[in-house]
Amino acid sequence: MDAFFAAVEQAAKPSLRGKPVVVGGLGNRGVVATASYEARVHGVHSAMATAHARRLCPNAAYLIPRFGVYRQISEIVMALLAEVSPLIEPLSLDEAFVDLEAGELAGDPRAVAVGLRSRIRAATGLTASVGLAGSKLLAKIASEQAKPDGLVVVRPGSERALLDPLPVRTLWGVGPATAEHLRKAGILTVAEIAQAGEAELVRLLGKAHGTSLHAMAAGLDNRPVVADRDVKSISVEDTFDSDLHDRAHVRYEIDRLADRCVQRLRGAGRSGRTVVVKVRRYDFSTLTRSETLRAPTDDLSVVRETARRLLEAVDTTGGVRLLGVGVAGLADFTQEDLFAQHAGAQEPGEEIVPELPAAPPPQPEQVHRWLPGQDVVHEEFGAGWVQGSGVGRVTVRFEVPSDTAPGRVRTFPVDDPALAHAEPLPLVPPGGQSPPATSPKSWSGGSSGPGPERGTSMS
DNA sequence: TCTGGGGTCCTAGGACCC
DNA sequence: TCTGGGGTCCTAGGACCC
Repeated sequence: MDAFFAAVEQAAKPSLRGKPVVVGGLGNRGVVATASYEARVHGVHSAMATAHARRLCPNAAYLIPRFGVYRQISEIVMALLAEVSPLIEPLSLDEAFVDLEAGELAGDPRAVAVGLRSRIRAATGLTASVGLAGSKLLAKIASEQAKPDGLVVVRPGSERALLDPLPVRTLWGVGPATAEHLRKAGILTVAEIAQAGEAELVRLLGKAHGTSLHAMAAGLDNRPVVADRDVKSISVEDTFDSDLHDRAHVRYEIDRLADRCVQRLRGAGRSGRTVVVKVRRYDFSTLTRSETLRAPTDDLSVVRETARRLLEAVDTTGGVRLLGVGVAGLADFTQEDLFAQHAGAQEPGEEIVPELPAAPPPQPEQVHRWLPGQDVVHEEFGAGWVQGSGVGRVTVRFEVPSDTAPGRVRTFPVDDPALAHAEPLPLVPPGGQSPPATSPKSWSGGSSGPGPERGTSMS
């Protein structure tokens, strides 16, 4: 999917279509998750500090991510992929490998890709790009070259010609550190990796990385598409708006993270043996401490106590920027053996951890937190979204996905009882299918098809 | 410009075992 | 006194991806 999060927001919020949109963390330490193409023109890109993006593109709309909506659309898209072949491997919410050989190939592959792109467009109103090639490596590179809203086919035999001139960073697995290693050895392009020879690459980068990189540079990649990859760990982490200095506050936050982690663990019906605590200090130095229990657990008190014990071994003087709690070594079943769990968690002679957290009260929380991008509903004006808030006021734009023109803006007191948070509206009404798009964003409001009327899309 | 959150995979050393 | 050779598990850190 092209600029997925930002594209979803533009589809959901008519006033943002054709305008710069940045989705990401909005706090003082937030980073950009996705920038729309209109924002990229100004130099805004993923992983950039949002504060930096605001300087580059002050007129963009800055919105928090709405993962629930992205997940819904992702499911629709993945289902369309599954119609083409039973063998699909999602990489993230907005990207997947599809093994066409595993399906019944109706017609030529290009026609399959063309059909897929138009069905995705019809079902979601969003554009997708497709790379079609004989390996994962080349399909991925092709799909990037196809963006936005395109299709690139790599014909058999043309692989080397495509790869050779590309910078090493194009290859999957070559990040800043590896690129720097290679640069120091005078290797800048994929062709130069291939020429360097396997022995030299292994010497530079280690066995696994060197071997696979050499093969990829030669266009050799026989990795299979793997469906239903097993989850191997579950973790949660928080970066704080300002560093934590109070040790009791740090303990309190670790408890909360352990709770959230166990919630997700249990939600997934899993249990795990290894508890991991992550600490990022004021200077960005990051360390992890882990402990492997005798048996897998999904017990809150066991995870909590293990996490607390691990935290005790970490020096936090100077301040804590981030804390995380994770569980790895996941088991396929939920372990019920409480005796084994507690035996594993409390070795004799171990420091006794207090049963209850010495919890300092968290920062006084606002009654209402209106964040830009959130869905709201007003008793009189209907559905809309938060444009911004401050000094006791919140500004809302009243518009819904099916609108073809920007909606009206109104401002309310933050505690206005007529204003409430709301469920997101679907981009395309349930059961409805937009007419085939003739121009970008013209998917709604057509007279053919079950036209998405304002009333029905809200029901 | 000062750096998110959720993951995966690899390396390396030490413990431990046969 | 003169140092085996694996294999597996655990821990910590780092690179990378979206």
